Amino acid sequence: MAPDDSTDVLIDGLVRSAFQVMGVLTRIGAEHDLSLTQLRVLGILRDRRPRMSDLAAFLGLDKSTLSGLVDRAERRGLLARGPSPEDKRAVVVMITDAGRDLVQRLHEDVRGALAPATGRLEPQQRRQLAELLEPVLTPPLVHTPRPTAQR
Amino acid sequence: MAPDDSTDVLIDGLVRSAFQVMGVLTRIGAEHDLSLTQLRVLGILRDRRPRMSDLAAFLGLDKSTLSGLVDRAERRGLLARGPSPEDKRAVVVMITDAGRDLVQRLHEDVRGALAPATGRLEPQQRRQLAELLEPVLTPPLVHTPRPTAQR
DNA sequence: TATTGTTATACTCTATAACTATA
DNA sequence: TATAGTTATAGAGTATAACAATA
Repeated sequence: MAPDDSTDVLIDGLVRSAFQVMGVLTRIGAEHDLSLTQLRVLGILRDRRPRMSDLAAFLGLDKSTLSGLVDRAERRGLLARGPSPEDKRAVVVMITDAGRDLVQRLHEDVRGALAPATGRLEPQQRRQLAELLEPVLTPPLVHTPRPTAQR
Repeated sequence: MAPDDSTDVLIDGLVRSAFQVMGVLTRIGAEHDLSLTQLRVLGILRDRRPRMSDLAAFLGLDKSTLSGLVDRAERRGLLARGPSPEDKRAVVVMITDAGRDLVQRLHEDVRGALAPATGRLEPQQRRQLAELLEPVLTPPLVHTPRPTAQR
């Protein structure tokens, strides 16, 4: 694999951009006493109601890790556990109204924090950048979160 | 601030891309028993020999946190502490040969792991994507690591 | 007095192993 | 027997507070 320059430059940019975005997310999360993982959990739960094990697989975490994460968030009233109709062993996780409010505020904060950066591009360039990112993003590299188990 | 669509779409792409890249970095780090932060420390030390407090500021971490991070990495022989010539209170951190070897291997792994994603673009598109990212990346949003204190 | 770095302490995140209940 | 979830335990990452040494 001949290391071509365009790839190296792009990877460097993607990595730096990742650290930058993660820095923003970490800071904004911290301002609301939320870790990056908690942030992510709330974001995922915005439009899903997964079982513990599915959520763990989606996040690439062990189930025991998720127990603790959900415990703490539930104690703060941000999400709730409930029974699964079709499997008595399973527990589903859902966001609460308070959690939804918080995640909405967080989203606005992130938007505001990144605006100075994205604002350095013209609207047309923003669209183009988003378009160029699309192929890089599909399909996911790390986790393959199929709702239905199928291994 | 009228929420224009191009910004929202771009931010969504940047955040997703960040999680994807971080997932790759986390996985590859874990394969070598390195956390994301350790990975970052080694990367920074590749071409710098900062003092503890400067490195902490650069990473956005407390000095006490860095003490532990450096302890563990030093115990593994990846980096070393040394005295600062001009300030007897200060401690400088430097990467070792072993650390340099490891970071080199990690870099190749990251390149390999992201290749399938970046390979979905033509070389010309890769260059364009990297170019569009550049303004977004400059200057840093989160930390403003001035070598000399100036608050 | 202020700054640099370490240590003590506490909490979160994380995984592994052992366990209970259900499939 | 296998899977879903919890608990116990241990280690890493993180910050705050208190401290010693130096500026």
